Amino acid sequence: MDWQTLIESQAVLASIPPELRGVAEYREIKAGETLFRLGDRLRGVFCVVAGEVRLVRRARNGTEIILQRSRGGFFAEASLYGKAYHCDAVASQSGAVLRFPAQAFRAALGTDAMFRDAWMVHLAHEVRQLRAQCERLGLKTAAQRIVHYVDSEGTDGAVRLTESRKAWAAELGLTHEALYRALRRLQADGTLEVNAERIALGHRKAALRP
Amino acid sequence: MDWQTLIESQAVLASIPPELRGVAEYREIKAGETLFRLGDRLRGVFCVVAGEVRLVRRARNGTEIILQRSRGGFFAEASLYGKAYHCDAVASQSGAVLRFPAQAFRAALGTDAMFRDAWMVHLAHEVRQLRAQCERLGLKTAAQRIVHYVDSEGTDGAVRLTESRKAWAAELGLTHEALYRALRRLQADGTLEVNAERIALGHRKAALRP
DNA sequence: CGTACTTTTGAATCGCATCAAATCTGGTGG
DNA sequence: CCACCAGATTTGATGCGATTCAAAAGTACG
Repeated sequence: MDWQTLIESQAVLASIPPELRGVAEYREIKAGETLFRLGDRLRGVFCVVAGEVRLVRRARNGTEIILQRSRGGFFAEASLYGKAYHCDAVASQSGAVLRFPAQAFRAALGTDAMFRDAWMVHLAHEVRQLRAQCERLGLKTAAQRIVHYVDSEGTDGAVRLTESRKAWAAELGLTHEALYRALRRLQADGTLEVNAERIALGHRKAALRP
Repeated sequence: MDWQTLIESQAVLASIPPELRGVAEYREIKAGETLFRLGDRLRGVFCVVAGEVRLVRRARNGTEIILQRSRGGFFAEASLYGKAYHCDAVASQSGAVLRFPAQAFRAALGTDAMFRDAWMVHLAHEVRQLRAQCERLGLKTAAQRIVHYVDSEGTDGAVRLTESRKAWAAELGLTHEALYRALRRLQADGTLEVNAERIALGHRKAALRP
């Protein structure tokens, strides 16, 4: 399938002006593949067209923290200005990405008002989401973080998990064991309803920290 | 002192075009004063001219997490597009802020290329900083978070704290007791050199998690 | 069908939160 | 100038919750 056609189907990409599309590099990625590493020289802004890409950083002891999870849309936005990437980008599902050279991207931002607006909305959304994650990671207990996640990432008190629980645990700053146990407890006391990938708030909104 | 003159002295503000300055509202703030609260309808983008403002969110149990600390420069950037503020803004030191109505701000972004560039650089920096904080909060021990802070916020392996240790603890997602104790231990084993508000990495870079 | 990974449970340990309290600090008003 | 107060700093004791290590069962995929 022609990737130019593929792009048309993605809402986020509708705003990209033709002259920028012309210089984009299309690339298919397999699960587990690394797009760039911390310290690599910048090669532009990326955009997920299919699959999922994660920005991660690893501590020396091996535990990794997921900074961003992209399923469709831009990532590595900060790279427009810096000199080197400040985290790793790894495909967690097979798919495809587009790479836009920084110079052309900046030029397009200067020329196309629609594109610029879409870009700024995207950045604002990114900031907002990161703030929510900081707030969540500031919570002390697993139960609090889980409920906060459902509250802020979900709609109508429920989320559909698009990732494994192990990955979710990393996103919540927990070990997977702690997540499993907390989920079980929350389900037992009626705070949460857990059905496979669907997690919903129960009626009994337990006082998590009286 | 005329605030228009005051602005000139701030690097961040040099890029603001005259027509936007004209509609800015200058406001002095006392320490402890609240600028806006979570849920308030948006009243534009703010900029710290003097003093310090913090964006915080409070959990039901009272513990608060500091989402952003602004000492000179914009904050509440995400507010350009949303409908309501998603956190509280509290002055932690007396000072002054400027408020820019969202409409005029967006107009200026569309007109002035220099201003636009500066704004995007600012947003990119914000994203980068938030990612660093997420990564830090993902670390499990107090020692790791402290060292990470000095590494990523400091220059040349040292930071000058501009806030109380209690506030620093909140930023690190710790209780102040845990911070004090961890600092003491790190100083004892030579990992850190602590002198009042100056915190530097020592020569002995202890393996924090072997 | 085998292999790699996730999911799940168990037991022991460690670090942080919590509660308590004493000291120190800067700032206010008498 | 000093007494006083609110807040920050510091230390101690205790308990809880998450990490860690270990291992079994389930599951997806070539």
